[in-house]
Amino acid sequence: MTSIRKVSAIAGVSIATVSRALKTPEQVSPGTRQKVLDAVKEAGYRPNWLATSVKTGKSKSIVVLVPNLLNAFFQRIIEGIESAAQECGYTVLLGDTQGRKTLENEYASMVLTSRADGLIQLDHCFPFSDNDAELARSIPMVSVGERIESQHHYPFIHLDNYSAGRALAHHLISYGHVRFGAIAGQIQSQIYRDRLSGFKSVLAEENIDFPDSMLVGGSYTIEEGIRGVNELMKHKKPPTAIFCFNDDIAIGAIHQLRSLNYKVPKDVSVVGFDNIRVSEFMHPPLTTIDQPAYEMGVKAVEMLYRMMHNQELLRTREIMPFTLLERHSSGPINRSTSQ
Amino acid sequence: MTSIRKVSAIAGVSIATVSRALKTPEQVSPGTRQKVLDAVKEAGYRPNWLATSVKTGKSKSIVVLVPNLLNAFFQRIIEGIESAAQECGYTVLLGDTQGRKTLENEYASMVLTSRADGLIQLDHCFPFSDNDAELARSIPMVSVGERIESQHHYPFIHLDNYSAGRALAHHLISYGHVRFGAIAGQIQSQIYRDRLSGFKSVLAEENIDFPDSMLVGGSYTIEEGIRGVNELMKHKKPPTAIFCFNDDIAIGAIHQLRSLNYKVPKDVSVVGFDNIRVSEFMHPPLTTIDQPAYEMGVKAVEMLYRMMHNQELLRTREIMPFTLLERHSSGPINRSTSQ
DNA sequence: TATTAAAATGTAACTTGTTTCATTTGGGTG
DNA sequence: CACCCAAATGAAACAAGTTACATTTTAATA
Repeated sequence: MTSIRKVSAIAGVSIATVSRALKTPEQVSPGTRQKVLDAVKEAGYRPNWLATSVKTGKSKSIVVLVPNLLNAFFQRIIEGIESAAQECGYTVLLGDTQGRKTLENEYASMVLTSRADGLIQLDHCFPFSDNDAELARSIPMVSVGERIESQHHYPFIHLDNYSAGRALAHHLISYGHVRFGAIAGQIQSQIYRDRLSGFKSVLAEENIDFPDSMLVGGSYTIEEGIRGVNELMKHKKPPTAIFCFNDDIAIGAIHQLRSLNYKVPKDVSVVGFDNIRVSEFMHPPLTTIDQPAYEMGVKAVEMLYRMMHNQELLRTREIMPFTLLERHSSGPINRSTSQ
Repeated sequence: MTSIRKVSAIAGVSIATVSRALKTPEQVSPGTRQKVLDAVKEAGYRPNWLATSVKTGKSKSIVVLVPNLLNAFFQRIIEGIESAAQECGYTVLLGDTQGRKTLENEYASMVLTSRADGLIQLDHCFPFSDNDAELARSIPMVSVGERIESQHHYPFIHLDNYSAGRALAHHLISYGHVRFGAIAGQIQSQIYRDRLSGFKSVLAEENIDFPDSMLVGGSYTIEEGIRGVNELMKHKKPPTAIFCFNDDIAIGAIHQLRSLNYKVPKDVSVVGFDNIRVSEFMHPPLTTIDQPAYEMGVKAVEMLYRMMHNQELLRTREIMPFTLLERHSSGPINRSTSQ
């Protein structure tokens, strides 16, 4: 690797002048500037990014913790993050944690070792190891989708999950459904509580019973959708409408309903959440909640930027709007088969 | 940020000893080691990763250029890369290029500025800008899926796309099909040429005509599948079997065939490529080629590792095996409707 | 107890750029 | 031509580690 000293030797100037010619060209006379530029080209010089960062103390990078890169919803958020980060001169380091605590700890600690200046968490847990917890106190961090559990002072951006749950319930009730099932994703998260309580609140208002046995699930995967349907449809009076906590679950659910010879939506209505890319192209196309994932990513970077530059945050919590997309996986109850 | 000097002050030893106590503890007496460890804890010290890297001249990172993070096939490769990289102590920097040249240049140049020690390219183009091309000559780089165009000295890992194309053709011919269509992804890539010529070679052997008008496409997207079907089914004698160059295209194709009131596979058989996650859960489940994407990622890291450590490569080209998964989007020709 | 090799530790140089402070150069004015 | 301020440049300190080399300490042997 050619260094700045080599360039300075070729150009016949000091290393300080080379540095200035590249970083603050207006501080250098046109003649020297040209000499330096020529020398740079001749030497094939590229400044060592590490050296610059170690001197300035800023890595100009942010690390993003993603529980699962396969999740199409997260991908949209990431796109938003990357585009916004680039806008303000930051590089994004993607940490695919695969839900593993050790991996998460490791990526998070990048922010403690000057490898990154800030952190965006897409999961709901506090990403630092117990060892690092103390140090991490004052780190710039924002979370998207979920609120950092037991560390409520970190700013976060999320959907109005409660209202979305209500919207889905209203949608299904308007089709005449009265027997509901739900397949949840990760339990013990704010998202879970909000979506569920929103959904339940409407049922309660309408005096519709929703026994605990009709709530199953545990992870945001296709497999969970399959398992969930198997469980729900075992009941003597199975649900005629199923609320899946994300589109992956819904895809699995619809697949399994078909395997069990139920027609969707004729026999069972299914609704999802997130509006991932394929939802629209499934058969039937999925009724779901569209989240402004991209915008959420952008917002996250904006907030993080302010934190990294010690600027005051306007607010520590950002609630984003959603849209209910009524497609064809939900429909009117089939009075003949729903006894 | 607390530095190593602070720790050395607390522990009452030199900074060299602190460094040794942490990096090569066997070189330090147990007593001092403990003193240092205590001081580290007291100071809340984490070594500055940038400083370490700048001194050792190694970032222990590799950058991966992904044309499109949304592509489920790439994701599998990335998983393999990340797992293998972690194994040998490297961090993965994901660069989502979104097919944009400037972004690609920027991420690629990380390897020229000591931000990364090596590069894995998932696209087929030479990722450096013209300016950097010279410097990039001897950079550790391997490509997965595609061969770096016009720079054939870089090692690469790919599928036997030619044979896979043949396998799909045989599969469809065995069902009695004789009128074929194909919806390609990115033209002008080795993958395109290999899959197509493999497919065509079988048709030629069987004296089946495959006019140019039956080959459409241009990108690996759902939308391309939709467009492609619209185009192909316009013909007086439309195909009864369509070879989609990846699963996304196939998803779009099936969706659009259904919109045009064709039954899959009764009226038209559709085959895909890649075996992404949802393929299995589509309706009908997709007949496709399974690529060992994860293993390809692992292999890529292995090769890159050798290059980064100046070890001889066993071979500069790695061909991976595939599996034809016969599911339900392909089936026997329907003699009554295929006139 | 003296000798000596091995182990432990410290000093200072080194990695590469940036930046402060001092010095030199340049051009305009009196 | 001397003077002065500003612009341009250089020397050296700095960021935060690692490491070669020198020095001190320890422990074992004679």
